[in-house]
Amino acid sequence: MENTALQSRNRPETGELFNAPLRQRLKDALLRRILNGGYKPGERLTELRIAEEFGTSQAPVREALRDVESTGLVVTRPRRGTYVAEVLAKGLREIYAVRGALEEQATRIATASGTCDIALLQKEVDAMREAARRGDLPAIADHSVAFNRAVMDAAGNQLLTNIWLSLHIETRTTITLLADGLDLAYIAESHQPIINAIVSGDAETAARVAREHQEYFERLPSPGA
Amino acid sequence: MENTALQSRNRPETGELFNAPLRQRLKDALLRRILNGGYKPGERLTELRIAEEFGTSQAPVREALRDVESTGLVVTRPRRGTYVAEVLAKGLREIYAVRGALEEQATRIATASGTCDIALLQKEVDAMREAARRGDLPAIADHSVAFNRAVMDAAGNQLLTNIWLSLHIETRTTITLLADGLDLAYIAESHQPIINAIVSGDAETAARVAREHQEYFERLPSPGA
DNA sequence: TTGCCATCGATTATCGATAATAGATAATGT
DNA sequence: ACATTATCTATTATCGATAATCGATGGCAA
Repeated sequence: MENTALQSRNRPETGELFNAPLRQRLKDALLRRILNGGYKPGERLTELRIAEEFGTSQAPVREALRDVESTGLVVTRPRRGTYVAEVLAKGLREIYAVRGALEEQATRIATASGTCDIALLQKEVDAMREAARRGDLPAIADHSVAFNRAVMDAAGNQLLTNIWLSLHIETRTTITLLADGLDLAYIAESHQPIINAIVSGDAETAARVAREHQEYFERLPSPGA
Repeated sequence: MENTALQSRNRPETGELFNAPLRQRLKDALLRRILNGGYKPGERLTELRIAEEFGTSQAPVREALRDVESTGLVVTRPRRGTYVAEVLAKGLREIYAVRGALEEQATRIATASGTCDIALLQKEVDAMREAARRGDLPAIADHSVAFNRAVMDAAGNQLLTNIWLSLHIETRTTITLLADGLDLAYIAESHQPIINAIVSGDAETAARVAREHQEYFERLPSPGA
């Protein structure tokens, strides 16, 4: 009946295991439902109901909800329950602001330490340009993530990377929500100045450019509002 | 025998409930043990053993460990177990880098939107100066946290605040301040330029000052090293 | 001896059930 | 009728037990 089965994502992406822990697959499934409207803003998410729906027990659902909570897309009041955030658009904008802060810092550190793989970054940007020409949104998203991931890795701060990763919901679904107002060519092109700044070795400039790049998404028209 | 009972913290601080969920008290207890050396770096944290030790069941311990994991002070490999981070010092420095990023962004947003309660900020700094004169470390820590909390709130980004809070600033601040060789007066005084920058309305300058202030702590010798 | 596979032990991941709690509802006294 | 308290209900928070999994260990064949 439901096609919401706890399949792992189709594209293994970063070498992800396809038999990930149940709670991770649940987290993905829940995020997907929230972001494409299966769960409406303000809707209550009852643990046992969800558990039954997915054919699991309550425990993994609890843990999954807690993970989702860390993205701010649901809010939990102790002993009261978990609800989908009233204003998804606000939540998404908040996510972009946080990502901006993290990527700015990562770019600063990576530039200062000179550990960036410039060739890799350039390869990703080129791939984005090509994807933009084809109008291939998922591909752009993938390469954009790869680009930023490379910068995060170069910064060498595991915590920074992990928090950043935990916010990366758009690789799964968000993109489709924002798809309307997106200028694909611009998105691809806007990564180039970041590379240039990193190459120049000016950490402060690089950091600023990285953040300003992120702010583009913060200003997008809100879909779920 | 053990004084590790799951008591809530003595000072209610931000109006915290004293009968918080078990997993939160467990998280605090675990963090405390890690940070003051009760658990050594690399030590394995077996869920059932901890559960028995605290007289609870496995479930709350799992959830608490997952929370602690988000600070990077423990690492979990699926189905392999949870271990205290090998290099706590590195973990602490990473936390400061992330805090710097978050507080920088918060300061930028708060300054631009002009929503800061300047009087409150000034009050906290004054309190810090007074505490510095008395050599009262915990008091300085408290007011420093309150200062930054006020800025985070003024930024109005709930996600930003939550992630910042999840790093357990208060615990860590106290720990760091316990380290030797700290110039209390300087710490108190170093907050003043942030206020001045915020008042000036120059968001970029304010953000930069806030980050640079944070970097002071990044360079400190860490206690668990 | 060396390499491979089956088995074992320890621990996590998950389950099904119970206890506890907040809010809603009904009952009671005034 | 109103306010106050007791009860009821839905749901979370926690528990104790089971299943699944990883790495280690030991046997066996080449």
